Amino acid sequence: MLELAILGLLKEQELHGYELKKRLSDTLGFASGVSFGSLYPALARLEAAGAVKAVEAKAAVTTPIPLTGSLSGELAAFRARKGVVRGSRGKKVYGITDLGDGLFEELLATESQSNEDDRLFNMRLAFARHLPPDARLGMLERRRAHLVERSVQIRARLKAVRDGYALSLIEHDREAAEHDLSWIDRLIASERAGAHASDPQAKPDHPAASTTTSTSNGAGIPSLSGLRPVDTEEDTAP
Amino acid sequence: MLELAILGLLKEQELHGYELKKRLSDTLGFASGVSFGSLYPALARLEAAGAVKAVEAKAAVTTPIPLTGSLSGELAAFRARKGVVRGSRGKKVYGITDLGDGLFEELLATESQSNEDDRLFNMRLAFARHLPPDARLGMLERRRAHLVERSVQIRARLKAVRDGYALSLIEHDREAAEHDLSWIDRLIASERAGAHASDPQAKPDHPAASTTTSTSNGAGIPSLSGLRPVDTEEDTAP
DNA sequence: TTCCGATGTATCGTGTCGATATATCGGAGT
DNA sequence: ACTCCGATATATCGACACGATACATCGGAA
Repeated sequence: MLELAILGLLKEQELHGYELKKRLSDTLGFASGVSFGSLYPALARLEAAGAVKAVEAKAAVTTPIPLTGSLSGELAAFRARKGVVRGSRGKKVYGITDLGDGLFEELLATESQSNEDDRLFNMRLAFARHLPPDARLGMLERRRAHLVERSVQIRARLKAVRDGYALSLIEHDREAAEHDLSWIDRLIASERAGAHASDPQAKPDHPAASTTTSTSNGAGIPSLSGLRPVDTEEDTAP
Repeated sequence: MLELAILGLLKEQELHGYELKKRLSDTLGFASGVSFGSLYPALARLEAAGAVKAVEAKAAVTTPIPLTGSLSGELAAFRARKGVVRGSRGKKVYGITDLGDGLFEELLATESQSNEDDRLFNMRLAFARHLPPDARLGMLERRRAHLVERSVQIRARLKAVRDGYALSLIEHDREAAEHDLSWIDRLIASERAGAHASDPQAKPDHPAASTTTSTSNGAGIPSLSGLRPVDTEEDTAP
C-alpha cells in the first residue's frame, strides 16, 4: 500500500527515506504517520522490483576521511568501506524509474475490490490528479457506494446495542459516515462541474469550487486551482 | 489489542470464536470487522496465558480433547482420525477465568501512552461501563487532549499543501477531528452531569447477564444534547 | 440423495508497527 | 577547542493484524 505513496512522491522529485517519511506524515492526510519499519522495507521491495533506484547523492562518497587519529572518524571510514555507496552523510536518495512509473499508474488505477480500505482511498485521492477525469469520477462513485453501504450497516447495528457507551460510539460512527458521504458528494459535484483539465501535466483551468455553500465549511472543495509545485525544489542540502 | 475486546465480551457470556467475531463486527463500532486471522491467534494467546479457557460445549463432549500442549503436529494427526470431538458441531466455547478478569481490568485501565490509537480508544470506550467514573473521565480527557493536538497538527499541514485533492483531503481530516472533538466534549459533559453512581439505567459493577430490558432507550448516555465544550485548561489559538 | 451455502476452527504469508541500534552532522555550552 | 546533545538518517527486530485459504460439519433445497 505504501508503494503507491512512495512512487507518487518520487514522481515529483527524488528523495531519501527520511524526507519521504516526513512528506508522508506531513503533506498527505494519513491518520498516523508511516513508520520506518514499513517505509524502509517498502523501499527495498520497490528497489528489488526495479521501480526505484538509488541515485547519486550530491556530495558523492568522495569525502576523504582524514585520518586525524579521531577514533570516530576511523570507525566511520572502516564502516564505509564495506557499505553501500551513499552520500556524504549516508543518505540514500531514490528516484523513480520508467518501470516504477508504470507501476504507479497501475496501482493508482487498480479497481480495489469492494474492500477499499479507507487509507487506500485517501492515498488514491491524494494522487488523483494523475488520473484521467473519468477514472477519477469512477473512483469517487465507487467510494460513495461503499460509504452508503457502510451507513446502512451502521444503522443496522444501532438497533442491536443496549449499552450507553457503545451506543454513543456507533451513533458517532454513523455521523462520521454521513459526513464522509456529504464530502464525497461535494467532490463528485466539483468533479462534474469543472471536471476536465488535469492530465498529469495539465494545469487546471479555473477554480470550480465556488458553488459549495451547503455546509458550514467554506473550503470543502479544493478549488482545483492547484498551484503546481513551483518548480523542482532544490534538493535538501546534501 | 483484540484481547481487551475478547475479554470484555466473554465477561458477559461464554462464546465461541465465530460468534465472537460476529459480535466484534456487529455490536462494537469497529471500522473493519476483525478477521479470523487475528481472532484465533488472540484467543490462543489468551488461553495460553490462562485468561480464558475452553468450556464444555452444550452438546456434551464425552471425550475431552487432550490438549496437553500438543502442537500442530499432534493436532493435525488428531484431527486426521476423523473423530475430533468438540461441541455438537466442533464448536469450542470459551469462558473467562478469574485471571482473565484481572487482565481485563488491567488492559482497560492502562494509561495508553500518548499514541492512543483510535481503535484502541473506541475499544476502551465500548467497555467504559466497567470503569469507575473517575477513570472514565480521565480517559475522556486524555482523549480530548490528544484530539486537540491532532487538530493543531492538521492545521499546520494545511499550509504546506498546494495540490487540490490533497488539500481537500486534509481539510476533511480537519473537520473530522473537530467533529470528534465536539463529540468527546459532549461525552465529558454528560459524564460530569449525570454519570456517577446514579446513572439512570444501570450501575454496572457487574455485567449481570440478566440486564435484559432497557434496550428501548439509549439509557447510558442519553442526553447528547448540544452542550458546549467543557472548560479544559488548554485551548489552542486559531 | 446430493449438493450447496452457512457455520466453524485453524494456519500461512505479507505488511505494518513500535522499539531499538547505529551513526553522522550542526550547533550550544563550556 | 572541546564535548555533549538533539536532529537527521538508515536499518532491523519481534509482535501481531489481516486477507486468503484449507478443512470440516451441519441444515436444508434440488
